[in-house]
Amino acid sequence: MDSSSDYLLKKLSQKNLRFSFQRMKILEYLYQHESSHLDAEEIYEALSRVIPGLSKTTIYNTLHTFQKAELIQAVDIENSETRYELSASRHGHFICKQCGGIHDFEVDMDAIVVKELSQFQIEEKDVYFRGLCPDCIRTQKESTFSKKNKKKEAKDES
Amino acid sequence: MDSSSDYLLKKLSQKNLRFSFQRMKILEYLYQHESSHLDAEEIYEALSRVIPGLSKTTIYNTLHTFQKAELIQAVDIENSETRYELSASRHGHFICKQCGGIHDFEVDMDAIVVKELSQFQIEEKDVYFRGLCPDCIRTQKESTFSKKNKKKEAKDES
DNA sequence: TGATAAATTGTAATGATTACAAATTTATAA
DNA sequence: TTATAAATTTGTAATCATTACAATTTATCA
Repeated sequence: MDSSSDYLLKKLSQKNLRFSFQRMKILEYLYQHESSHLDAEEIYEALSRVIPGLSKTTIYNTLHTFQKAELIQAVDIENSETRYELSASRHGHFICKQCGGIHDFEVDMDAIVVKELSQFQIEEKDVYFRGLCPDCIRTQKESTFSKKNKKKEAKDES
Repeated sequence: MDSSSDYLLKKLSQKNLRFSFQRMKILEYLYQHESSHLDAEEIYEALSRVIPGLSKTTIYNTLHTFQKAELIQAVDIENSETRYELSASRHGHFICKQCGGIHDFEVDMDAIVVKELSQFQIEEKDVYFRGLCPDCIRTQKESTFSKKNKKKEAKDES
């Protein structure tokens, strides 16, 4: 709601983030579209009209920075790495942030009922948990931001 | 479990799918790795050693075919289009298969408890529902397979 | 004010996936 | 069995979001 400069500046400094014009504008835009789910492209399109010479890399960098600072959170909608399994009962998937391993678990999807969605036709329900698997809890080392690295060493058990 | 030729052939014909050597081998591989979450690359790596000249496009085509026939199901792990929202209480996301619109809804994440995961360190819980939003239920037309098309016309409300 | 660390920029690369057209294979009917 | 039409496979090129990286600019603080 409140997206005044003062407010945004405070938000940044609260998270020990440096000031920059681009940062301010991106944060402002996020607040101005609080109820949306923006992607880097949309933010870039909108702000490059206001900030000539704005680089898309800056958008990506800044979003990552904000995410690490927990100012924003990522919502994963589409996906580039689709994995397949034989059709079977729907179950939840636990993805280890460290090793990338995927572990199935049982969830009672029918128990997840949302009155809000009574007008919606629900065809699929997916539940994803993320965190550390037992193996990685033991050998908990560095945890890089890049997903690419994790994927390399990822092994799928379950 | 049973991945004999006869069994696989029956599976194909049950779904009105034509026979082909590649199809058989891919389906066989899926049955042989029933508890895994395979991606196209992994299947290609394994089978191209058995089927010289196998094309990766065939893997993609076949997996799509199997998915449409509901022989297999896709599990979306990583993602290429990340969307961001301000950090707030965690909520579920409904994604409309037709228009791509995203609608938030409240879920009591704490109510989703999985005893199976007692050894796991759960850091994030995500719930995704997919289907048709009220608007698209009304104007329900063709529904193409390609996600790309949908994205083009996607608009985010919520 | 100046030094230094951090942020921004632009370009090139990556990596999963898709588009497409030509060649091959399968199913079917004569 | 063979011809034929339709479906499948193949290979290459393109797409698209994202990342890597090095050079330039900017912010912060002594």
